[in-house]
Amino acid sequence: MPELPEVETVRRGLAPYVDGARIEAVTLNRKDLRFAFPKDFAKRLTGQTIERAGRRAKYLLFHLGDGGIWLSHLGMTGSFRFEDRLITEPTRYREASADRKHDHVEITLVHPEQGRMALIYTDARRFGFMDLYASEAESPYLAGLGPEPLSNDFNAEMLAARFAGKKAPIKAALLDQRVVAGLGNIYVSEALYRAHILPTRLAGSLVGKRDRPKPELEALVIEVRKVLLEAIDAGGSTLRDFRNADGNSGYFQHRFMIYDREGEPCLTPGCTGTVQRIVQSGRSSFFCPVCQH
DNA sequence: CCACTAACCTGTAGGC
DNA sequence: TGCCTACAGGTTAGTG
Repeated sequence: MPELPEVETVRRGLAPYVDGARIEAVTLNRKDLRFAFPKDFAKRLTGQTIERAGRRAKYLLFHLGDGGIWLSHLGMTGSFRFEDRLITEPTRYREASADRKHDHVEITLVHPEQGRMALIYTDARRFGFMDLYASEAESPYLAGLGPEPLSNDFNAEMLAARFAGKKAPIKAALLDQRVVAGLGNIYVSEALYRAHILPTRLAGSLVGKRDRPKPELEALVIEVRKVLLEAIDAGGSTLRDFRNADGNSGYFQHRFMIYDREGEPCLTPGCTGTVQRIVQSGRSSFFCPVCQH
């Protein structure tokens, strides 16, 4: 479930173990995920130090000792976990258990305080991908991204300028990573619900005279920020020990107010509505037809 | 440039 | 239990 809050939770879980760790060995169990791994991926990572686990939108960015960037996108089902073992015989481990069959990348890390551990990337659907760059500026994936929704660069004025005259539904506009980077299907539904805006509203309808944001667009910005911060907090509280956590690390089951609640009562106090589901640009949208306008 | 669809790939839930 | 369909948190390529 990796939208911005989940990726941030993964980053925070990884950081205590990978920041300052040396990459001792890298094993790829296949040549591609969504895309092929870059040439000499394992060789170029091996021997490097991870200085810091960072994040931009839904991308994990591991800053390397030589100034380079190891980029990882989790797609829909990607996750990292640690195991206290060497990866010298990964095949033997994979065969020992069926749930290892989607372990695609195995990395031995040596951390000055935490010692040696295996960092495993697993991804059933393989919509995730990894790449290596000499610098952030070099990544085409990062080049076109809009502002971070939790930064000051994301605000109602900027959205108004972008949305003026725009015919796309607000749902689609917020999913567009060039507009704002990090929102996904869940948190767009949640933010629109909280701001009482129907997902079918045209983006341009939230803009007033002289490209000024309408009050509901101001509310939307506030609710986007709030729902992301709450989700990050929930992830942080769920996250105990990333290294020793059983199962997948960093994902958490957050309580959603509207997402995936089709047919259930609206949770807005005093509202008598029932949650509806529609499909917009091929993806489910959830909303309350009574308190969203 | 814009908007929409199909595609990528595997797992799971629900109906019969 | 099996078989079938629909659907899943993301992004990109292709079409009109």
